[in-house]
Amino acid sequence: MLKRRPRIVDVAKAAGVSPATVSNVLNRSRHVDDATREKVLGAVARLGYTPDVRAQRLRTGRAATIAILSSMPFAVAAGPSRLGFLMEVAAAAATVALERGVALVLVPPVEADRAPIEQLDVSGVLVVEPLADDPEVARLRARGIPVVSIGRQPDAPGQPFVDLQSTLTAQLMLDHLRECGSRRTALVIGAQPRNSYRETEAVYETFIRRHRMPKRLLQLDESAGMAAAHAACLRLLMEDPEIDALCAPVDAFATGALQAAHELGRKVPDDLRIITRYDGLRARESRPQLSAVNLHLDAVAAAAVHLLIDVMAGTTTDLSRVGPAPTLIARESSLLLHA
Amino acid sequence: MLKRRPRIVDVAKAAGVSPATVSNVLNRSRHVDDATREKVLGAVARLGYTPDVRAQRLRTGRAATIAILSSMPFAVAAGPSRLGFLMEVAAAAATVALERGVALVLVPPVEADRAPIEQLDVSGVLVVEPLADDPEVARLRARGIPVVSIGRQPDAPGQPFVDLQSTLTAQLMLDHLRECGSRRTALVIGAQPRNSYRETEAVYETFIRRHRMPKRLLQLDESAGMAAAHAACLRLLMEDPEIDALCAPVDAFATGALQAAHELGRKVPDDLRIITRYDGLRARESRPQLSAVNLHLDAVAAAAVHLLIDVMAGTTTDLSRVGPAPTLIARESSLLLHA
DNA sequence: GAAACTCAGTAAATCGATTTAATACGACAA
DNA sequence: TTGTCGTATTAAATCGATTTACTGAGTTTC
Repeated sequence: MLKRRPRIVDVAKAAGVSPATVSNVLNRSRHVDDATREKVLGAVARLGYTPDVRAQRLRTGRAATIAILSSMPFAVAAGPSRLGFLMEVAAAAATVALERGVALVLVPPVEADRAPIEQLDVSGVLVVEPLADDPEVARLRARGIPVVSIGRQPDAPGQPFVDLQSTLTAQLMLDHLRECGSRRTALVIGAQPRNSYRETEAVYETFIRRHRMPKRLLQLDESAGMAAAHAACLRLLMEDPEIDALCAPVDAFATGALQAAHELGRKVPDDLRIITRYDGLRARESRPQLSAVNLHLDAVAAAAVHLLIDVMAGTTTDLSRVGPAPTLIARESSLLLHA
Repeated sequence: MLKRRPRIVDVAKAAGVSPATVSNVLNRSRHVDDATREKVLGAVARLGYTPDVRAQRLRTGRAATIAILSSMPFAVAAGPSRLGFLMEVAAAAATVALERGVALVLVPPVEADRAPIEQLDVSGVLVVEPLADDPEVARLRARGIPVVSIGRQPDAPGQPFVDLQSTLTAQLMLDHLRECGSRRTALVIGAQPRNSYRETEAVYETFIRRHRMPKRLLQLDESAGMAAAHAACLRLLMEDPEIDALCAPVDAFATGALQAAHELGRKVPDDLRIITRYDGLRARESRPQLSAVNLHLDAVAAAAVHLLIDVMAGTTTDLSRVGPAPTLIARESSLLLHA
């Protein structure tokens, strides 16, 4: 009853032509006489033929599959219920990818020494905020697999990326804190070589210079997550009680800071304003809710997928794209007190 | 400089053996003399050979790829607005899958007439809470592709699934409401033929019989979401003001109910207790926060992946698995008033 | 000492498509 | 008539692995 699915030769036989002709009809690669085309298409429909993807891939070398890779340590990327930045990007990317006839595979971070991506049959990879020296990315590039990063990779000129607009984002956060009354703003970022940290730090430098603030900068290990931020912020706030605002782009750091503030009896936002970047579960669930930035990740993800597919096809020369400008989401943690 | 990646024949040549032997060494498919094995492994390491996945797949017919299928766009399931069930499952599934050497691809629905999954090279599919008559699932099964559902598919006996334990979950929710003082509990579920609704309704029936409550059941169209629940609950609560608790497993329905309660001036939890099932962003973000159930989705997802891989390999006879029992998460929306 | 059996290894077939190189057939020009 | 060019089609090579069937060489059995 359930006979094996038809192969291209079966279609060819049924249509009275050669396999090559069938292939030509299906791929529009050569001109085929209208009459023959009809015969072929008829046979295809009749037999319910669909080409074997595996054979196509071996022959053409194309995979019609891209991967999204997370380089972040689990504690940060995966968060309380494992959702977040990465999954949000992945979700949007999956949809756009499929619309363009490409499947998206999810590659979560793994402990393994050997990159699992070697086992994967992908012809392009999306990476979220890669480190300057990300070995995974290096390996992929060495293998000739196109990589598009969401957020520029530091020290990797000429590599395609979608701009996360961290300079603008930093500006937005710092200016907002100042508008909310902050006169001494501290910055809490990660120590890893990520582009967003660099841009943010640069903006912070000019910000404090212009407003004649002392530099209060914490660079923490991402992988230590919330706990590290908690400890470091406790110390910082005790050392310098004049600090009246914290800009902590990493949401895990922001919640750590929030906890420190609570323990020191400093009211948020009255005594201390806090703002973070990614508007995820953490930002919304904390009490008070954290002000954040809408990065328009769906649009960013879409742009990244399009860029990657274009790069794979070699049909583009512009190697960077930009999504919509980030916008501020003001919440309780940084409310304007005297309106 | 950048020479093509080595093929199996290159390794064979370098090791002074035949391609078949190299294959045997790499796949442990036949016994190979220790000395030769060493030679081969040496050559493999020296050349940095990794087998071409595409060729392997064509030859073996296996894909080492599974898909998670969503009947709603991932962008809707995710997004900052409602990071959800599906993405949580996807994230956990991806991790487990990768540990077992299998890639997970995200497959959102598309408008196209041709199912995109046809284009995909997957050897198994995960589906979350499928409807009784899900056409996509039917098509996959017809093509002989193993499908494992998370939550049993109604009217599909003999099909592999991981139990979501909806009966237990319903029990948990209803009993909790009663313990919190409810004497007239209403149930709000979806109208679609989903197993969890059926089980929940059954539990509700015996629950009201035992406690001699009147039946207050709302069956709403899922796709109308929060708005539908809002409207329906307004009406229900006005018709019967004695109702003092709502069990609304679908989180969108629960927030709709919450809104209705607010508008009617009914204090939650004092006048009205509300509980929902999935502990996602919605439950945590609403004011007051919603009591919910921890479904242990990470464990459930892991079980599903393992089951699917086992079914694909034909190495299992038990077609259903169970994760850890669901546990209650009591929050403000159903606090015990008189402790 | 021949038949039967292992054991390690290899030549060649195979998976199912795409693509290159070749062919057959007209039309047209010289 | 012959040669050239163009068009529609096809035979055969190709992608890179796995697997089947076979070959010798060495052992065991009667």
